[in-house]
Amino acid sequence: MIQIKDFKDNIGIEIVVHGWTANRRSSKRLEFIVLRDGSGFAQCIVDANNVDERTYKNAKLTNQETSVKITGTVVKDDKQIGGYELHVSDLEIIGTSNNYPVTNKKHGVEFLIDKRHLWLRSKRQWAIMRVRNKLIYSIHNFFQKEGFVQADAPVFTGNACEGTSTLFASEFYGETAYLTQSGQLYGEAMALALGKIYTFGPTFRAEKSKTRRHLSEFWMIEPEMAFYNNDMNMDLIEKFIKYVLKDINENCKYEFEILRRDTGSFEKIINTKFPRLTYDNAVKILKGELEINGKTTIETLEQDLEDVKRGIVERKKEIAEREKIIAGGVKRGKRNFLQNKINNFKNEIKDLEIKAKNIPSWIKSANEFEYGNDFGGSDETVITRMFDVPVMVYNWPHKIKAFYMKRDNDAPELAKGVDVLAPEGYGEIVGGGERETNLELLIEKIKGHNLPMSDFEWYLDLRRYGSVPHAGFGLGLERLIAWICKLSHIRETIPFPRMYKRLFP
RNA sequence: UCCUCCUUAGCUCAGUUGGUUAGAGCACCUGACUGUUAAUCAGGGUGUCCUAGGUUCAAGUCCUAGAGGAGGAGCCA
Repeated sequence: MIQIKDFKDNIGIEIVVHGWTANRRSSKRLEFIVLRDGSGFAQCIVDANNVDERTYKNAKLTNQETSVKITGTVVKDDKQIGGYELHVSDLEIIGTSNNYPVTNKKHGVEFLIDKRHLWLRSKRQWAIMRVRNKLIYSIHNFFQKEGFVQADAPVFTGNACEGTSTLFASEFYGETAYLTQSGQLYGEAMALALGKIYTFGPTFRAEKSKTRRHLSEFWMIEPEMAFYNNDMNMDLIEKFIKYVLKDINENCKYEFEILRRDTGSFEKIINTKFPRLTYDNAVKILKGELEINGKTTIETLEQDLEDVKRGIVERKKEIAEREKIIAGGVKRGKRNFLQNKINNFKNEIKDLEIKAKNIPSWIKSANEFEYGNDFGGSDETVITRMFDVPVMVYNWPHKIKAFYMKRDNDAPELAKGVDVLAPEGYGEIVGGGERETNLELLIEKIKGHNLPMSDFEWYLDLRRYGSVPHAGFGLGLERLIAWICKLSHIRETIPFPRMYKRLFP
């Protein structure tokens, strides 16, 4: 069976292809069917002069998402997306489709997410799922090449290690079990058995968050390396991000074209050393006390605000011009075209107005930031605004970090953690660090966090028997996809998102 | 848990200071057009205006409560 992706090897040959009609247009004796088969998209032409009556009639009967078996000759045509089209000689309908709900027009979020099982068929979602697939493959390739062993942590756990409020409880032979929110502790045990490991599995957080960057179920990659300190950890993170980005950039050109993702920034990220900021310096940058390329964050944001305001004025002008033309009276096609343009401008204005409202509050929040706190979402956006590449922030106040994070011997207030902040306002995509090896400090920390000591005895054994320096990090797959595809919401990065109050479909 | 906004046709949305019979585009059907890229052109009809209560001569529009949704805060990857 030939797939659309194989058309390039079958020019001039009559082949059979199975798929669905993504769209159909017609003129007097011609039917243009955009076929999708999962491997790609291709236009199929049914010419009434060249096919029997049954095939032409079938072609006219196809609607959006009718499944078909098409026989035809592959022809090169540079005008087509993908570069090839099919001249049909026979068309058979396999399954009909009437009133398909997810049309090629605009839909609202609620409707689309209710119809997620069908939404997945649309071109944009197809492209995202393919990027996701390539990214997963690339992640495995990287770690396997680096000598890591994939070793998975359990999904059911008895440890309530970071408070039960964010855990999903389940029943396990009469005991309460929780769905894992991190494989990290198990990762440490496995690293001490296998050297360098990575987990790759689903993670669950019962956070009642309704934001564009939260899922209740998401996939996390958690590498853990024996004999690594935090500097080595940061080197690995940087190498890792560059590797997958280069790979994706080379192998997903078609997908990025569909997503209209400008990949120009990837080249720079691949070839630039990521800035490594201590928490102290990150705070100074945030508060405008440290200049980057001769500018403070505050100056940069004020400039941004002016640009945004000017953008709004310009778009309002564009709208007014087009409304004047419509008021003067034009044909339907032209009017629709202009109206669509106007609607696009209106949406852009909406986004800009949100920005115009946000920027002053970002500046305020940045100014009022208190040393010792964790960065909020807007603070991360402000810091990353100053760079075109991912930024690493390390040496955090230990008080705001997890109990297992290694304290700095020279600066006891600090912990050797690292967060990687993605550019373009995508926030934290990686969190990690060196792990505490001092048994007494760990016990003290566990008590300090009011965690049940008995649940952690197995973990403390790792420090009792052949303890070594080790480090690792956690990467949220969906946040990485959202950034790479420049999506406005994380729900599009996973086939069936599980979010607060969203269990179906 | 808190704050802001939204809910009108299958879908996306208009609907003015409350005022006749609630509108448009798309989708769908018919017809026109030899190559279209969300094709275009002509025609065809559809509503518990989220629910309940209230104010009023009159409510899609105002008020109260509730349900559902979206964004954000907190928390986080």
